[in-house]
Amino acid sequence: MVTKTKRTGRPPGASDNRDRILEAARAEFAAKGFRGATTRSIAEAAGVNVALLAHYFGNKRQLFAATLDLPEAVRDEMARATSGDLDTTAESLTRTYLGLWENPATRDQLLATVRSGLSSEEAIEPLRDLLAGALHSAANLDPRREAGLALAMSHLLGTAIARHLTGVGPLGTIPFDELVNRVTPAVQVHLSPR
Amino acid sequence: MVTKTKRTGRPPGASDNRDRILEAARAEFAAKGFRGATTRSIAEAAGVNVALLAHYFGNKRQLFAATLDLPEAVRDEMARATSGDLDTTAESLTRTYLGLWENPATRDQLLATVRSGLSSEEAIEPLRDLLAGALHSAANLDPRREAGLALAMSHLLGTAIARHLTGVGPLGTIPFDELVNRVTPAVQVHLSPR
DNA sequence: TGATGATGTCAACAGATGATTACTTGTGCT
DNA sequence: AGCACAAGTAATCATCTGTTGACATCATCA
Repeated sequence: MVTKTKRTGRPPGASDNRDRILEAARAEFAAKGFRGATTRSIAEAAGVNVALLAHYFGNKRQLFAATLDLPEAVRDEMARATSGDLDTTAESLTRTYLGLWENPATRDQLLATVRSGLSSEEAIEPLRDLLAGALHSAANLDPRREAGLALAMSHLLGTAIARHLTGVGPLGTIPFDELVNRVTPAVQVHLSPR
Repeated sequence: MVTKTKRTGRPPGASDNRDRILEAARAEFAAKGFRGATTRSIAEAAGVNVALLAHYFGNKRQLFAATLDLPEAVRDEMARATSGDLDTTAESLTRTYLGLWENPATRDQLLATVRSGLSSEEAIEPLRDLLAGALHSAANLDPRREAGLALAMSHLLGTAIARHLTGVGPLGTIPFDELVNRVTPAVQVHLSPR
C-alpha cells in the first residue's frame, strides 16, 4: 500500500497556493467580515497551512488589503459612470454600481468591504472610498451638486445591502433590470439640479 | 492612612450597576459591533466586574439582545409613520426614520444593530427587522407597492449609514432639515404608485 | 433573629487567535 | 556542483475571550 506520507519542505512542481489563499480569503471576509474570518478558517478553506498566509502576505490585515484590490478595469468603469453629464447619467450610474454587486467576480470584494467597514471603525476606509470614490472621480463637480451625488451613492449602497445582505421583502429576488428601472428615477432626483 | 481596601461580597446601599452595564454595552456594541465589543471592555466601561455581566444577563448574546430592546414608544412611532396613505407619507416616514438616528437615546441601538447585523450572518435578524418592520406594520399593503416601500427603507438605511457611519462628503454635516428635504422627494418616488 | 436570596469579587479554565521561529525541501542561476 | 532564495510544515507563544464555580457580604422578610 502506497501511503501518501505527509512530507515537509517545498513540494515539487508549480503551485497556485497564493491565488487559492486570495480567493478563500475573499470568500471568508465576504461571509464573515474582517473579525469573523480567522486566519485558520481561511487557510482551511484554501487547503493550506496557516503559516503560509504570513509567508505570502505578511499578516492578516495585509491579506485583507490584498483581497480588496479591485481590478483597474472596475475602477475605470465606476469613474466613467460618474464622469458624464450628471443630469443624464442616472441609469448609467445605477446600472454600473448595482451591476458590480451582481457580478460574482466583484461581489465578494464589495461584501467584504461593507461587512468589515461597518462592523467597526478600524476597517472603514475602503468603505468610505467605495462611496466617496464617485465623488472624487467627478472632480469638476459643482459643490452644490456634491450632496446630491453623495445621496445617490447612499441610495445605491442601501439598495445593495437590502438585496445582497439582508434580503428584505422582494428586493432579494426581483430581476436585475426591474431593480434598475425602479431605482433609477430616485437616483435621478438626486442628480438633477435643484 | 485610611486605605480603601477592596472588599469582596455585596456592598451596602443600592446599586445601579445593572443599568450602567446596559448603557456601557450599548455604547460598546454601537462603536465596535457584536464581535468587536468584548465582555471585558464592556465591564471596564461600566466600572464593574466582568462576572457581573453573566450574573445579570446570562451571557454576551443575551446582553446584546437586551441592549437592542427599543422602547415601545419607538416601535409605535415607526408603525404610525408607515400606516397612513403611502402616497402622502414620504416626508413623515423620512423624518421619523432619520430622526431616530439623530436622537442620542436611540442612535446607539441603531448603530449596534447595523454594525453587528452586517458584520456576519449570525446577528442579522435585528437588522432585517429594522428594515422589514415597516413592511409588516403596513399590513394591508398592495403587493405591488411592497417593493416600493422596501426600496424607500433601503434608501433611508443607506442615507443613515452615509451620515452616521462613514461620513461621506457633506452628508455627515448638513442640517437635519435639509437632509430630510433632500431625501423626501426620492422616497416619494418609491412610495408613489407606478 | 435567622434564613434565604440578591449582589458582587476572585481565580481560573478551555478554547480561539494572530504571529513567530526553526527547519525541510525544491528551483533557478552561475 | 554549489549557492541563494522560494515554498512549505510543524510546533509553539502570548494574548484574548467567554464562561464558570466557589465564596463573601448585604437586604429582606417572617
